[in-house]
Amino acid sequence: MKKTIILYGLVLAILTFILKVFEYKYFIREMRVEVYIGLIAVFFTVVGVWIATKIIRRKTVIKEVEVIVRADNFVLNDAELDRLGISKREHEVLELMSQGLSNQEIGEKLFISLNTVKTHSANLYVKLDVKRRTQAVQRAKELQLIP
Amino acid sequence: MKKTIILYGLVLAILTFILKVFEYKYFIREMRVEVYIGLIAVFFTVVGVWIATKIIRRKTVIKEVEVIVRADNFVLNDAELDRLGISKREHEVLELMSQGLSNQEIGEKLFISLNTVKTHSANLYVKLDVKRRTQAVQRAKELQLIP
DNA sequence: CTGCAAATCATCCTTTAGTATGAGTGGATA
DNA sequence: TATCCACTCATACTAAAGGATGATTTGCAG
Repeated sequence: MKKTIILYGLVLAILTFILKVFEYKYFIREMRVEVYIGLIAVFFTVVGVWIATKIIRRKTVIKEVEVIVRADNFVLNDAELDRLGISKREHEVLELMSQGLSNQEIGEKLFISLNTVKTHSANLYVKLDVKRRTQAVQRAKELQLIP
Repeated sequence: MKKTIILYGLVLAILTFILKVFEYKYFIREMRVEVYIGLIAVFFTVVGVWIATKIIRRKTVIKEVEVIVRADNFVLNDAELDRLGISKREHEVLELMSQGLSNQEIGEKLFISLNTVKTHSANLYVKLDVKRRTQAVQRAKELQLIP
């Protein structure tokens, strides 16, 4: 904002200077004051439009950000988690699953064996009523169980 | 739009007239040209901003709608699809993949063999630079390749 | 204290996914 | 016409996922 104001002042000063130079060199004899004023008017109208677009665009951008934030901000659906009887550990597995990790990798992250991860995921599939991990991730996202 | 232009011209004319009157009456002796220009500049900047807000408000509303729509409806990122060299068929496979279908089911939907689906998916993994289908789905969503 | 759910792990087995490679076909294009 | 590319399919193999079942431990509520 300060930048814009300073820039505006600067442009104004430069333009004044240029006009003064032109005034003394060519225009004073041929051009009438009306034309003079007209040129300045048009120019600064354009400047005004430009400033306005700048300001408005920022507002628009902010609105976009709000939408994006609203889409990104995740609120866990505890009720649904409870209703389906999904345990803490199962939920952790579900989350890592949604991040594209293999069962092996999930096991390593949670310091449990591959078999345990399989058990958890198998239980998850029953509770989520799905057949595959891709479906589980889909469903979990729908139910707001994971971001 | 025509209204605005006519109005603008009118305002310009009136202001010029007013300035002329003031020029002859008071300012010519006391005020310097810089101040004169400055006043005109500021005034027409304001006019410019005003015009811009009038014109742009409609556009801004449209933009908001677009943003909201983008959050709900899906707009495919053709550019990215092209950049990664993902073909039509591969994209179809990717989409069905994201719906949690198995390769077998995808094959049945697209009337192609399991092997062909595997080929397409293998190519997708290379192009998306991932190792598993869950990651592929994730990445594809990030890149707006699928809803 | 007892029972129960959660968490852990294993074993065995089946299915699905993924990798590698080769090859045939048809359409578009230089 | 020759070439390139997308699409198709196959075979053979490895890796990962999924299903079924049983067992042990542990913390916590009744």
